[in-house]
Amino acid sequence: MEEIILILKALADPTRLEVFQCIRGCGGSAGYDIGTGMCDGGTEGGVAVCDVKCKVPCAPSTLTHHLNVLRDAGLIETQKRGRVVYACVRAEAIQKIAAFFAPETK
Amino acid sequence: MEEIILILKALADPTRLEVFQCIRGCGGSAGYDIGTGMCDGGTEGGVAVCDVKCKVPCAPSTLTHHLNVLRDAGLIETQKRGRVVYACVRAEAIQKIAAFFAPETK
DNA sequence: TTAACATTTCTAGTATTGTCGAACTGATTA
DNA sequence: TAATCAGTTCGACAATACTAGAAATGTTAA
Repeated sequence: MEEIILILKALADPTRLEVFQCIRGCGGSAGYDIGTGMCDGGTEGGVAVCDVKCKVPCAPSTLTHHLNVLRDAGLIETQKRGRVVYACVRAEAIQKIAAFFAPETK
Repeated sequence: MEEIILILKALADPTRLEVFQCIRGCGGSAGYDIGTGMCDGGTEGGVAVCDVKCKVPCAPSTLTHHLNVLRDAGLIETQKRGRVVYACVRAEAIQKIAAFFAPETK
């Protein structure tokens, strides 16, 4: 339950949800469109944080903060390659929160 | 998306989630047990707010506030009968948030 | 080696929010 | 009618959280 709260809190902020959707909606690092939620095909290994920053208007330090919250909630994983950090969604977290809301499960 | 944020915000508070689970977990007005999340069979028409108050330790004004937040998010409906207010979950809200997290839908 | 880039850490300010007490309204009971 | 019960409204306080600027770290390019 503690875990559910963490996930809900992490996603309950508009900016952070946008960041999450950006990471979730696009496996690659280019072509993601917030309006449609679509992207033109992703590369492997997650979304580059610098690309998220282009889509979500906020200070770098703010973005780092939001990514930390999402990571602490178990919603994303990050990986550094060179000077770029790539982020991707943790499927287990999605499954957990989906199960919480699924009418047949609960 | 605005609606999703409202729902997430409403449930992202421990006390409020407990209130929600209490209403959700028990269609009736008696026998709900927070520990197990079970109840001994519900009566029709939702859960009495006074019974929720017995299970969730907080001031009456606090409970009213939380119920308002849940109602504004579309998560519950309330109905006054006599001097007792009954609350029940809105299935549409659950479906909406469930769809948001369901891996096949999004 | 120097410069530019991506990201983080630290700090601080502002805004939001959870909580409650006191007073009040409406409904039931004695 | 008076008293009690279920909730609400209002106001205030403390805690949390979002945000960003400045400075620092590590990496790549010139």
